[in-house]
Amino acid sequence: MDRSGLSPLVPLLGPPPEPLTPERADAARNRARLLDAARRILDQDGPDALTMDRLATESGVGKGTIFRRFGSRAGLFEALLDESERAFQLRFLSGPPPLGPGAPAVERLVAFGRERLATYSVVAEVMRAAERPVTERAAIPVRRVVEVHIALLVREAGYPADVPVLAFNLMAVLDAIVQLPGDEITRMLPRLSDGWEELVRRVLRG
Amino acid sequence: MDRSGLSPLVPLLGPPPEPLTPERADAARNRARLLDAARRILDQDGPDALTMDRLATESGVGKGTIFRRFGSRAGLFEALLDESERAFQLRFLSGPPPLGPGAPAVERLVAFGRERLATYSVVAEVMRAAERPVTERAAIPVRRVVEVHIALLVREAGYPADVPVLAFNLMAVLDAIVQLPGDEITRMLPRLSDGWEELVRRVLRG
DNA sequence: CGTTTAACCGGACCGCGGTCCGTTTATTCC
DNA sequence: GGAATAAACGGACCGCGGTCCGGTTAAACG
Repeated sequence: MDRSGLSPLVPLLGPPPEPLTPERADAARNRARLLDAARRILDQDGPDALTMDRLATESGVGKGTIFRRFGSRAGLFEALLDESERAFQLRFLSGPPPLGPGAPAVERLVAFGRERLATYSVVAEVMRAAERPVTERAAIPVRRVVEVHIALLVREAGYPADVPVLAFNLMAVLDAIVQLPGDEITRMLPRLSDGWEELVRRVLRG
Repeated sequence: MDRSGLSPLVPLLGPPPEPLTPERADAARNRARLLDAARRILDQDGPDALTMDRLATESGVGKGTIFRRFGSRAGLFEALLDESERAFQLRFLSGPPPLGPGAPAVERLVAFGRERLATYSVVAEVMRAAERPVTERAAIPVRRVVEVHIALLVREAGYPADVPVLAFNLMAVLDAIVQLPGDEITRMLPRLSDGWEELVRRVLRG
């Protein structure tokens, strides 16, 4: 939850909307400092070492400011993931097929899942750290976008039953990979990707 | 994680094994006190109000003792769920069909999912409170049991591709319901149940 | 019984995420 | 430039889950 005005992940396409009153210079500077310091700690010592107190100390920014900016520890991690998420959204919303428009719905769905699993497997550690209390998950903007996109493809593929429910269930399948321990993720990734394709084709075949 | 010797959920059938050295009388008494007090707080004020300090105070048992017994807050909630979990295991492992043995694999799987969704929807609040860090989830005994059972049925149904992966994915689908906000759960339960059946039949039909 | 021993007990203590509110400062308007 | 104002700031503070260790007590044995 970035309260500064650069709302993350929501706009679906293009750069985020400019805030009505532009961000103050010191605020922008501190945001940059925070993200830099966060990435440095993350690279050096991993997510567990990234405590809010340490981040405050090493970034030279007060603790209260961090929470004003990102709302929570989870919000900070989401901001860290924001850049790559936004790029991914662009690819499946307007990039070349089979991920983007132009390919048959089932093919797009297969490609989407494969890409997403691969992405998740790389950033799983950070995603785990970004985890919010389960109840809040549904409200995370990026998840809404993904769910809507899946639902669209499922409908386009002619699924005759409850489309939103299937989309919800397929999301759950794609999310599950992050709960694997770090070393198993790479090992299982090919099998999970094939399993996804098998699942999608079976569920959506006439 | 109950370290007392009454290991939960593992034995699959029948009562848990007796510990080599039986539990001391005071330990047993305190365990009962703790579970009683926990249930009372839970009923009165909900999971958020069940803090370890309050539980220590109201049960008259020291805080250190609570953690010796249950290992963590999540472990306490698992112990609270243990009784009904054990009953559920009995039903699908040796109860009457279609949940228990005797019915075709697909029918058993459909019944299993419906039952599990219904159960989850009732105890979702407690389950959320029992949530462990995602990485640890795979290690929870009850989850292993469920995964093995699903894998068994999937194989018996003649699924020709990667059976463990499909079992993993189906588990994720059944788990997803707990992330719905409390009021939506009851509303969505019928649709999710039908969605489960649809999914299973499509994936496992010849 | 009395002694021994090992398990049990409990509350002081720790580091964490998150909040609060008095202070500082960038920006705007005369 | 100087005054006014709203935003940004930051560190003291809180309650939480979890740990630690010296004191206590139940059980086993002669």
